[in-house]
Amino acid sequence: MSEKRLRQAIDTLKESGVRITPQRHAVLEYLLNSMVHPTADEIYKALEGKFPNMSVATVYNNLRVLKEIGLVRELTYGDASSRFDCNTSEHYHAICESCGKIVDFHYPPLDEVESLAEQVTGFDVSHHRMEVYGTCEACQQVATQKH
Amino acid sequence: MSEKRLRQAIDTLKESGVRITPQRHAVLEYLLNSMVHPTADEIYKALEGKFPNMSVATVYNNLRVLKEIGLVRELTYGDASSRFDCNTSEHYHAICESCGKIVDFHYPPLDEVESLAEQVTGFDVSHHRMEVYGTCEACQQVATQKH
DNA sequence: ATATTAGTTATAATGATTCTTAATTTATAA
DNA sequence: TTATAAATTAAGAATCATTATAACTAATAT
Repeated sequence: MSEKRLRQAIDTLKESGVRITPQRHAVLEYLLNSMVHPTADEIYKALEGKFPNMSVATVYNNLRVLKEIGLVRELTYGDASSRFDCNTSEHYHAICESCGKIVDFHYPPLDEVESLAEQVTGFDVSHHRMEVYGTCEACQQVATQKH
Repeated sequence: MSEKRLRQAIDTLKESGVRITPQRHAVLEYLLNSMVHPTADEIYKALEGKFPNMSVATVYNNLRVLKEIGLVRELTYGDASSRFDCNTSEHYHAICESCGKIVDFHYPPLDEVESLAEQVTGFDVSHHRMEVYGTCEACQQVATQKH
């Protein structure tokens, strides 16, 4: 299933002239198979078994490389670590303000917002980010139980 | 001009039972008069002259209080410090990927995105955030000069 | 007046991320 | 092949924004 996406991603790496080291391959594969937009530390801990000598810096290095090529996007939040998203298809996020969980959802891309912003601000716009904040179902139930 | 906004904000503070200390007043006033969404450190430095003994923690404390009351919103970004936004009217941001500048722009509130997200994800949605990334006019010119 | 609470200050602690250096691996050229 | 250069990694130190702690001060309430 995700084999195809992995092959495509590796092709992109090759085209960009970036070496495919075992660590880099592992980070990429983990991200592609993860549904939860993991943090750098989560990736690090997940790969510890396979690469006992790998350092956190390597995870960050590779995330930066993958970001530069456009295979990965970084999502930043107020108090917590960045999360990394390998889903290249256009999508938006719903973020639980209680537990931090991120859920993808799809919506017709808001291209007209980008063009309006270009007109109004004079920016040369490359992309946009749209996130909806609230309480996920699980946390809603916890809140109800408290009463 | 912004006198009215300041008075309204102070009323909100009073209603919330929060004391209006000189430091808190100064942070609020500075934010209201700023157009650039300053960082905590920028606020701290700007108020150093008036309050030589003020500590950074006080700035953070007050920003947290103002956030809790809903007078201020925190904007977070990947590599940089959070920025604080006192503009309570619904608006979106254009962010320059080169110099970090943030420019406000207006667009009809995307309420339908929130309701779609509620349906699809089961979240209880409270608000959304929408940002457009690109290169501001000034940085576009710098880029052209390089050639 | 006195007790209680909130706010401030100063500084230490935390925690995510980046930097530095040396070692190691991989690619390229002779 | 072998030599050389370039990229990557590992380890740990350094940085920097933010938060926590403890002592002190000011405001408020009884």
